[in-house]
Amino acid sequence: MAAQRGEGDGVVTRPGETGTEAPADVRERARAIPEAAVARLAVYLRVLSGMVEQGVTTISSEELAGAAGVNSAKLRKDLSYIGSYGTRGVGYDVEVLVSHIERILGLTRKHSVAVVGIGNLGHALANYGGFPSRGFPVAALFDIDPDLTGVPVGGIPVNHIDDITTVCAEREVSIGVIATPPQAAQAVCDRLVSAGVQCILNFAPVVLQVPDYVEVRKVDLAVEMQILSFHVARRADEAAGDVVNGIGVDGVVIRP
Amino acid sequence: MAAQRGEGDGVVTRPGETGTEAPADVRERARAIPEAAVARLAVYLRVLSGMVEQGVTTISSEELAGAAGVNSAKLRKDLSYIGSYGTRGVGYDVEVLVSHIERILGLTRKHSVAVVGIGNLGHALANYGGFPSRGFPVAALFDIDPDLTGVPVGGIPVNHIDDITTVCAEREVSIGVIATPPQAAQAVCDRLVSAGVQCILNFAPVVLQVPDYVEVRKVDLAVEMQILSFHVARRADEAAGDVVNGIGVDGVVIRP
DNA sequence: TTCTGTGAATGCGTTCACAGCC
DNA sequence: GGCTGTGAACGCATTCACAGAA
Repeated sequence: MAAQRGEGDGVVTRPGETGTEAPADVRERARAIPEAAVARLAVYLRVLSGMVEQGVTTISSEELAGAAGVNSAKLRKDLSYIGSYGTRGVGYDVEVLVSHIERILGLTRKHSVAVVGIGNLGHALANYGGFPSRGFPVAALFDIDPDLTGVPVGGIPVNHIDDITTVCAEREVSIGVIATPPQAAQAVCDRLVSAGVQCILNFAPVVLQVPDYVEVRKVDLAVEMQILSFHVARRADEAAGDVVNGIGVDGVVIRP
Repeated sequence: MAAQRGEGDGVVTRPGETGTEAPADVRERARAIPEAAVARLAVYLRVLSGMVEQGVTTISSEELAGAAGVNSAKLRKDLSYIGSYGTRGVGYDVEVLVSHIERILGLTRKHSVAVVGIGNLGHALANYGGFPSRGFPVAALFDIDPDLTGVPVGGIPVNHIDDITTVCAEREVSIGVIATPPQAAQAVCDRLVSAGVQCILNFAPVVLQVPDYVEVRKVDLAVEMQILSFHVARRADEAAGDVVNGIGVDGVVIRP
């Protein structure tokens, strides 16, 4: 399989296409895109951005799919949700695709981010270069520790969490990132919500209770580890159990 | 995610192979649990652990579902995948449930973890208390920076990435965590794989190419943010566009 | 009666396979 | 010939709804 060396972050070149609001047909489409496809579009976008930097101008569904780790039928289906921007017999124009995906993902607007909880993870997030360069400027940091208040992290001074509501409203934060200990997460979440934040990325291992109109995405390390653990166990069991179809041996199981 | 599930096969399970391994019926079940359910089981487990600490001994599907943020039918279905451990008319015994979920998730074994890339995120991971306490001892740390080599982080000395293969094999690492910059990720991944690591948690924004028998889970901050961005955009569009069903107004859109 | 456990029905996402255009 | 775009088929996951145990 062609090992496209996927470049990571990079400046997204956005041709023309200034801050227009979405026209009716885009609006229509966005409604219909499956959640799973949205996640993949973001991946395609990154791969494509890497292509732009390498000077690639055209790409086939097969190539792009390979680089993104999906099969080509799925890729074409995903792209078809956002419109028909390919050329039969040829492939897709990389820049065209980039700009359309960006538009669908709403990346033509800036989305200010607030990070709450400036521990190890919060530091990592505040310093994460991938955010600002991709249209997600970190506009505010919060922590409960008064000693941190005012100290700049990644160039932004830390505020006290008591000020979440006012500061977030002031700076028009649209995405809140919760990187606090679990005990604090729900309270922080409530404050974010009352500041008008409608999208939350939650790193705390808690199930947040929010109003219906708030979108929460969870990143749960323990859960990820446990899913992996499950697979380890399943494999060990399969190996220990009977050989079913064409299964390898000596610890390395082939074909689940 | 490359794992395909094999389909209907008359799997013959043999009793009593290696003594400490899961018994035949557990093995049988594990094979059949949908991936999505596995992720939720991990969540139920955490909620239940909290219950144990609070001294709760029995819980109904309704309560547990509420605490885990799912509906009760789904919860019961998920639990049914691992067996029938409830009491009709009463509910589930919390401790019984905990131990069965732990068994299914393979948490009765230790899974040694190696973290590669000791930047901000790597530090956060190395210090993350949730790992060791839940059966995921961090057994090794790696970085490319020679200045870091030998320096202990979270109590564990950092090794140079050139030693990944030997050290991981030595310490029987079963889960590798990649927290490097994107450019380094694939090379690191290859080394982990050649050290026998079959499960990888990848924080680098790259699509890793791995053999089929390796399980990769990806945590991609940029993708998460972009999914949220999509929702912000969709909402703004809905608000700007027509009122479709029973959608609220004045900036607060109801029903995602 | 209460609440679990589960077949059956439904919905969603993925894959297939080919029509349509270059 | 090559490659996209997409209806149709398929399989997996969720939800329904009720039978059955305490």
